[in-house]
Amino acid sequence: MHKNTVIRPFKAASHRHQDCLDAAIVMARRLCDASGQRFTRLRQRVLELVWRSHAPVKAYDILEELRDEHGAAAPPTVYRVLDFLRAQGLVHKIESLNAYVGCGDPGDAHSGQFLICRDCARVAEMDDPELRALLRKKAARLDFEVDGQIIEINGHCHECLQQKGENQ
Amino acid sequence: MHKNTVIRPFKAASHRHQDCLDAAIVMARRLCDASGQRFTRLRQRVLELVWRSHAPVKAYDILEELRDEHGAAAPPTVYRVLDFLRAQGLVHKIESLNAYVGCGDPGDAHSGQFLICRDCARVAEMDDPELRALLRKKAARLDFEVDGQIIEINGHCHECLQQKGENQ
DNA sequence: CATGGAATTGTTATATTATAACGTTATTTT
DNA sequence: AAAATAACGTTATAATATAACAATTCCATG
Repeated sequence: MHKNTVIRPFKAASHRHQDCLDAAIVMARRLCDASGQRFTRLRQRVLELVWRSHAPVKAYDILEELRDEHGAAAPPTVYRVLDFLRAQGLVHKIESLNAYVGCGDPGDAHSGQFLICRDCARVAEMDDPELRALLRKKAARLDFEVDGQIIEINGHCHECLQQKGENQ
Repeated sequence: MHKNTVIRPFKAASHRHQDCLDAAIVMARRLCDASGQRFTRLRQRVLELVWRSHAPVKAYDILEELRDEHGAAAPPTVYRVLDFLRAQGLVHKIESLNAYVGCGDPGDAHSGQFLICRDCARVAEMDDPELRALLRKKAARLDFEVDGQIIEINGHCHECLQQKGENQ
């Protein structure tokens, strides 16, 4: 029996993404209410844009969208909201891509472990206690006290591997 | 008995850094010779600048140095050389800092695991097979095939922790 | 040692990512 | 309703990185 450590799985290409989006918004509203933060229209809209797909989204892509629908929007508009969402644990930054993904399990603060498909760009998120423990242990050998981790794994997701198999 | 997985330890503040630098250059020259690459004066100079300390170095800091001593130098000068050095495994990029560190064990291609001290900014590098294996295993649960990892651990190094202790 | 091809470096311009600083508007509290 | 605070708008600029092409250097070979 092990705890499921998958926070955000790879979804089938055909899944009903609207459900992902709705869930993210509902959860975000609930969390903000609970912590006395304001989940404004702008913040909601940016979160929706981050959740537009399961691939990381760039700040300037969000900006462009906002401009189309909203007129007034400049880089600080986007970065401020992204900072807010990250502080609430609703969004993570993928450092190696300078891009942002929605968190699959906000509420519990964490900095997860990301699997990034080189083919379809989609991202899955884990938060694995064993991994964290092992890291901590290895770091301790160097007398290093861990207080944060950035783990971004590149590779190929199941769906893309299958497709490649078929194309032979 | 386990293999030592520490590729680049935290050195005492007082170590003879010239030795680190010399070793890095000798090793780099040897590797380039072996693989038929040219270890030009520019490349050597950039590598020396990356190894100026055990903290990550920014591309534009390197650029500034080059300009001081050399006149002609523009961003592509630096980025091209950094790309070359990274391709040879002589330098790693710390993605979360947009900065570069010398590799403690070039020769064996790898993308290590970095410990980054929040206080002194110094970086240690490990390349731990257990960690890699565990990551691979966890990723496999999601049918994900790993082919690269970025692991950057933030925290506090021994020396800085000690200093803080003393200041109480 | 001349020369042609390849690798390296120079040069100019520009793209991409992110923040500073300050003013305005909206929201909450009193 | 006034004051305090939080959110957002606006302008400017900083920081990081690449594209595209020209000039130079290096090296193998004739």
